[in-house]
Amino acid sequence: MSEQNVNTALLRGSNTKSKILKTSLKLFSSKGFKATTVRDIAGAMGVKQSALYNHFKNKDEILETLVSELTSSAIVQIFADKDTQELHKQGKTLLMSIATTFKLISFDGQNEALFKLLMQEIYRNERIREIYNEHFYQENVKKLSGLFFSMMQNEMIKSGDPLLLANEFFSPLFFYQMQVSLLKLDKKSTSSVVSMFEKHVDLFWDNIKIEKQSTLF
Amino acid sequence: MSEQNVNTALLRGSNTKSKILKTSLKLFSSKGFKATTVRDIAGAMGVKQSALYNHFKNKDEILETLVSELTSSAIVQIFADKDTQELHKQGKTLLMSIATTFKLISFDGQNEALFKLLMQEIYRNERIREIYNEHFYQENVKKLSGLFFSMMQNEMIKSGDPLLLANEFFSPLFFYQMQVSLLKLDKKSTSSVVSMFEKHVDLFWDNIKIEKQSTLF
DNA sequence: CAAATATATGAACAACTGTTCATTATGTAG
DNA sequence: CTACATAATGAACAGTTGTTCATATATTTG
Repeated sequence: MSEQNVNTALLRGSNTKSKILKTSLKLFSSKGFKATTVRDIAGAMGVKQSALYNHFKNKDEILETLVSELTSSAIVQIFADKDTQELHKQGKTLLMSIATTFKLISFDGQNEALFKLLMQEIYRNERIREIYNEHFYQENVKKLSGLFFSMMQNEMIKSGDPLLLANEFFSPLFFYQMQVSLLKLDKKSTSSVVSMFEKHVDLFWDNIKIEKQSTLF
Repeated sequence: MSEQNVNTALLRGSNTKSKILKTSLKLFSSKGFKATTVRDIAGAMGVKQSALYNHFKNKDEILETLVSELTSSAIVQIFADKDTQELHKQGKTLLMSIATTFKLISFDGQNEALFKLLMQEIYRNERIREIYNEHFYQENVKKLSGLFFSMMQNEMIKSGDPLLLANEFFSPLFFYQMQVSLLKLDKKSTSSVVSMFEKHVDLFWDNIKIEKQSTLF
C-alpha cells in the first residue's frame, strides 16, 4: 500500500462517515434537527444526498450517533481529568477548576455545538433527556455532593445539606454556560458573563468556608 | 338575539382565533414549531386547515402572536404583583415570594407551555431571544440588583457586588424551573426539585444576611 | 489483471408541507 | 326578507421532504 493510497483511503471510506457527523452536528446545532434536511448536510459536504445512505440507515441514525457521542464528551465528563481520591483536600482550587471546565466548553467548537444540540433537542428527544439527566446532572451533582460531604468532615466548610450545596454550585454554572451560548448566537459580547464563572466560585467559597481564626478575637 | 345565538356566536368568530392560539401553543410546546403542521393544529381543533387562514396570514404569524404574549406573561413579570417602592424592607420574605412565583409557573398549564416554547425555540428565534434577554433576564436581574443594593445600604445584608448577587439568586431558580419542566415531560416526580426553590432562598439568605448580635459574644 | 467490495451518482418515488381560492354555509344589520 | 360580512370547506397547487435503487465509479484484495 503506497503512501498515496493511505491518504486517499483516509479521505474516503469511514472518513466520510465522520465528515457526515461533523457536518450534521454543525447544522443540527444551528438550525435544529427537524429543520436540517438531508440535502443540507450533503450540500455542505459537496456530495449528493443519496451518498449519505451508504453510511447511515437514515437521518435519525445520524442524530442517534451524535447523541451517543454526548456520553463521552467533555460536557458530561466534568470530573474526568480530576483525581477522584483526594479531591476534597484541594478545596476552592478544585471548585475553580470545575468552573473553568464549564467555561471552556463554551469556547471549544465541538463541545459548544454538542451543548447547543443538547439544549435544542432535550424537550423532543427522550434519549437526550436521559443522557442529560443521568450522565450530566445526576452524576455530577452526586460527585459534588460527595465532595462537599468530605469537605464538611474535614472541617473545611460549614456543615449542611451536601446535595443542596451541589445543586447551588452546579446550577449557576449551567446557567452561565447557556447564557454564553445564547450571546454568541447574536455575536454579542460574552465577557461579563464569562467573568461570572470565577465570581461564582469566589462568592460560593466565601459563603461555605469555615472562617480561619481571626486576630480580631 | 336568542340565547342560542349568543352561544354559537361565542363558539364562532374571534373565539376561534384564541382557540387556534391555545391549540398551537399546546402543540408547539410539545412537538416544537417546525414539527407541528398546520394540519395538526386544525385537526386538534376539529376543523380543516384552510379555516386557520381566515384568522392568521400564515403559520409564522401564529408563532409571532404567541411570542408576543410572552411579554405580558407571568414568566416575564416576576415582579409584577410586588410593591416596587419599599421592596427591600421585606428582606427574605420578598426573596421567598419571588422564588414561589418561579415555582408556580411550572404548575400553571399556560405558563408552563410558554416556558417550554421559549426554551425550545430560543436558539432558533431571534425575537424570542430578545424577549428572554431583555424582558426576562436583564429586567429581573436589574430589579434584583437594585433590591440588593438597597438592602446593603439598610445594612440588612453584607455589602458586595449587587449584580453578582442578583445573578446568583436568579440562576438556580431558572435552572430548577427547567428541571421541573423536563421531569414533568417524562412524568417523573418533581418533589425533590420543587423543594429546592425554598431551600435555595433559605441558604441564600443565610449567606448574605448580616448576623444579628449573638448572645455568645 | 480480475474479481470483489465499497462508495458515489442521478433519477425517481410517494408522502407531506404551507398556502390559495372558488364555493358553501352561517350569522348580522338594515 | 334581503344584503352583507364573516367563517368554514374541499380541492388543488407547487415545493420540499426522506428514502430507494439501478447504475457507474473507484478502491481493495487475491
